[in-house]
Amino acid sequence: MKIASFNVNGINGRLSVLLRWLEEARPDVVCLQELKAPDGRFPIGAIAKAGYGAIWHGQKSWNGVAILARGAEPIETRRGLPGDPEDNQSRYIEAVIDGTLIACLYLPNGNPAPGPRFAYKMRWFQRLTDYAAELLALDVPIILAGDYNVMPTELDVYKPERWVDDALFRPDVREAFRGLAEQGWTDALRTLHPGERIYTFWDYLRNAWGRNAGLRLDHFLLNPLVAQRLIAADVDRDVRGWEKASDHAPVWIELSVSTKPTRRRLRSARPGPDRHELSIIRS
DNA sequence: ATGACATAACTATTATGA
Repeated sequence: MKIASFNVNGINGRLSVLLRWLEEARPDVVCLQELKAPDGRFPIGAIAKAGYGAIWHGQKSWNGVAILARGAEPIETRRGLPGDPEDNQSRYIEAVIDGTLIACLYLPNGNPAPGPRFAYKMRWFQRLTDYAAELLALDVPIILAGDYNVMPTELDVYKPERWVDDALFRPDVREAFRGLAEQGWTDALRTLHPGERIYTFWDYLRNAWGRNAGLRLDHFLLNPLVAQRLIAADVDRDVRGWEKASDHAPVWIELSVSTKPTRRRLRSARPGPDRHELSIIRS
């Protein structure tokens, strides 16, 4: 099972790139960020024609997230991160696909820092951390995938000293990512490629792609049930060099075939009635 | 420090991104 995450930077402006990549990479599940389109402008026709079912949470001009499933309809379990009813930015959507809970997230950028935008980023991070702790208590496979807008370590930045005051790399932001991961989540790319420079984003400016001046911003966090099935993980770097490319490249993980969860496991994993709709994975 | 690119939107200029 291959699961990918791709910040498309405008799903309509980037549709040809997305469709070409879907055909070449054939991921089973795709988490998309930065749709930059309201719900009514999501290109469901073209995506369905490519063989994917989809759920999405759009927004005019900015943000927007979606989950695609090849030959299947994702079963939506949540849209919007809990913890702030005032937050109306489309940055979180969640579904169950083939028994696995998939969270697709787009963490706020936070620049300039300090300031209100940075405060929003840190609040969002805390809400994600609180909610992730709840998810970890569930005994089902869980993947938190998306654009975290954080480079976790110096290995994830082409020139760390240039970024220390930036909202993507400040020590407090790195600390927030570390705190989340240390709940018990496995950083898939880093675990399979320790010590390696890995980038998932290259700025359009200053020939960043040509100079390989990249950042690793897109991450997969896996709960233990998924981590034990992790076979491969990588970045489809070539896509960044295509015509009309997003500034992010797709990232993906490959999992070994899931053994069907037992009835016993599902029974103990079932959440409270109004807390989550995970009971739908009983089938 | 600035600007260089690119997106979507009240198509001309602005807000946003990272």
